Amino acid sequence: MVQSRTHNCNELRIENVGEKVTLVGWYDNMRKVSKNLGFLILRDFYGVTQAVVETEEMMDALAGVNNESTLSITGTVRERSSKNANIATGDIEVVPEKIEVLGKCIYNELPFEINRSKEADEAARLKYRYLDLRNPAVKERIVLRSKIVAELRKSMIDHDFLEITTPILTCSSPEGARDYLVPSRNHPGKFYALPQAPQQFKQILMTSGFDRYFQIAPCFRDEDARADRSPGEFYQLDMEMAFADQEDVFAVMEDVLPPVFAKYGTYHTASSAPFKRISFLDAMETYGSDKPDLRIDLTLTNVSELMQGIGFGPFDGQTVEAIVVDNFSATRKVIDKIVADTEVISGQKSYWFKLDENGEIVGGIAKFLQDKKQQVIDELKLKSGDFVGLCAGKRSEALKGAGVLRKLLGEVAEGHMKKDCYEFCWIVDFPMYEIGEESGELEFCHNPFSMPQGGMKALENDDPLSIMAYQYDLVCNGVELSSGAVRNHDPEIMVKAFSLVGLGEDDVKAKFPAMYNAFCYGAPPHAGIAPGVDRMVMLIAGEESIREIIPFPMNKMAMDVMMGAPSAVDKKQLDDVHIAIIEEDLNND
RNA sequence: GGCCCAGUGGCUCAGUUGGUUAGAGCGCCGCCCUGUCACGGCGGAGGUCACGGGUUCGAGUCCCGUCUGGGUCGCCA
Repeated sequence: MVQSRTHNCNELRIENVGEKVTLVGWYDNMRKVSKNLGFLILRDFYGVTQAVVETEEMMDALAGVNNESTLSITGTVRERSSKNANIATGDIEVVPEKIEVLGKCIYNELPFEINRSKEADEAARLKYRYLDLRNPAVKERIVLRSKIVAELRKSMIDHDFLEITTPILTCSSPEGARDYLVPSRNHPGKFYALPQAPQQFKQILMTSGFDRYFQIAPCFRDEDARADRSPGEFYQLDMEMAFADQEDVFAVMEDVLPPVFAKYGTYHTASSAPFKRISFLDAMETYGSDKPDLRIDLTLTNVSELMQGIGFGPFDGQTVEAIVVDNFSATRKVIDKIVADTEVISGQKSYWFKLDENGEIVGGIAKFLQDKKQQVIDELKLKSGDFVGLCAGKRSEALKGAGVLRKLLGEVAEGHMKKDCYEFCWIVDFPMYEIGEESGELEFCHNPFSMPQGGMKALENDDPLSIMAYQYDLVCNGVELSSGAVRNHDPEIMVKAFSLVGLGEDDVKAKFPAMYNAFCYGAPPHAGIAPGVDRMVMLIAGEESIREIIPFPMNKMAMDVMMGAPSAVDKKQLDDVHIAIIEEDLNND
C-alpha cells in the first residue's frame, strides 16, 4: 500500500522544516550535479517541490525512471542552503528516504517538452492533450474557465435565477445552423437533433410559469470553425426572464458580467452599468461593424461623393468609407501589412494616402486626388501628418472593409486604443426586415421570433423596412458575446409578422410547433440572452485561440484527434439505427 | 467549396543566386561535475527536407499536382 500524501507540492514552507512528509506527483526534471547529488523537481496540480537526491540508494531508486513518471517521495523537510525566491516552496527541500514509482512513463522522449507545449505543433498538442495539459500555463486556462463558470453561476443564482437543464436529445429545428443528428433506434428513418441552443425550451419554461431561468448550456452546431469559434459544440450562459423587457435583461447582465471580467481578466477594468447603447445602423455607419471595439476611438466618414470623378476605377459608382488617423507615423512596411491584413480578414481591398508635413497629399492613391486636393483636405479636415485609409464597394462591403481597417489602424496607431480595459456595449434596434440580396424580396433580417418594436400597430401601419426589432447584441472589445431579444410571445403578432414575408400561420406552426402551441395558452412577455462562455473566457484570459480555453478541443476539421472522433462504427450498430452507408462516400473520406 | 500562410532530426527553427557530406538551440543517450534551480562541461545517436511529378549537369531551394495543419471568406436565424 502506498503511503498517501501528507502535503501537496505547493504547500511546504520554512515552518515545516524537520517534519516527515510524503509528496506525490510527476517527475518533472532532475538537475544532476554529481554522481550522488541531484535536485529532483516533483510537480503536481498545485505546484512544485524540490527533493535532494544525495545518497547512492536514492539515486538507484531513480535509475531508469523517465521524466513524467509519477512518484511518491517520503522524506524529511530541510531548509535550503540556497533558496529560490521564484517558487512558493523555494525555502525548503525534501530529503527522501523512500522513492516509489507509482506510474511509469515508458517513453524517454515526449512528443513535445511539457513546459514549452504552447509552442509545439497544434496537432501534436491535441493528440497528446493529456501531456499538453500538464503544462502549468496550459492547465491554468482550464482552471480559470472553471472559476469563471462558478462565479457566473453564483451570480445568476444570487439574482434569483433558477438553473434548469434542458434536453440534449431533441428535435431538429428548421432555421439556423446545420444540426447534429442522432438516429433513432425505435423509429426507423427518424432522428433526434442536438440543440443549437435551448431556445424553445427556455421560452416554454417561461410559458410554464418559471420566472427566471438560466443554464450553462451546451450548444451544438455543425458549422465550420474559426479561431474564435470551436467546431461542433460550445457553451452559453443561457438566461430568460418572464414579464421582462430589454432593460431588465440589460440590468442583469450589466450587474453579472463586469465583476467577473474585472476579477479574473488580464485588464482588471470593465465597463460599469449602464453599458453604451448603439443602434445597429449607427454602429455600421460609425464603426463599420455590428461588433465595434470601443477601445478604439477612430470612426468612419462616408466620402462616396467626394471620391467620384477622380479617375480611380475602384471608387467609381461605389460607396467609399474613410478613416482619418492623426499623426500616423507608421512605416510603409506597416501600412502594406495593414492593407494586406484587411483583405485577408474582410475580403475587401483597402487604399490610403496621407498629408505630409508640407500639406501635400502623398502615398497610395495620392495621384488621383491632386485635382481635388483642397476639397479632400477640407471635407476630411486633414492636418499635416494625418493618414487616411479607405475602403470601397457596395455599401455593405465598403463598411465591412473599413470596419476591419479601422480596427487594424487603431491597434497600430499611437494613442487611439485603450489597451487595459473591457469595453462593453449593447447593439440595439436591429431592423426586423430587409430586402434579401438574392431573392430581392422582403425577408426577416435576424430572428423572426423577436418582438417588433411598436407591436401589431407597427406591423399593420408602418413600412416594414422601418420596423425595428427588440433584438440586441452584447459586444465586448470587438467580440460579439451574444445575441438576445424580447421574444414575440403573442401568436397573433407572430402570424402577422410572418404574413409580411409571405408566410402563413401554418408556416409558424411548422417551424416551432411546441412553442407556438404553448403561446396559445397564455404566455408572459419575456426576454433573454445567452452570452457565449467560451468567448468570455477567451477575452478574460486574453487568448487568441478558442482551443486554449477548452479542455479537449477539436481541430479545424471537427475531429478529436486524441479520441479519434468521428469514427466508423460496427455494422450491427448501424443496423440497430437503420442506417446504411453509401460505399462511394467511404472512399471519399 | 474559394483564397492566404506553413510543412527541414522528438520539439522550435536557420538554410544565401539552384552547387561538396543539410546546420543550430532544446530534448534524448553516455561520461565528468557535492548546492543546482533554464545548472554546467565533454562526447554521441538521431534526417525519405510532407508526398508525387517536372525543369536542370545538379533541387531543401524553381514549376505543377496532392496531402496535412492553421487563418480567412462563404456558413454560424
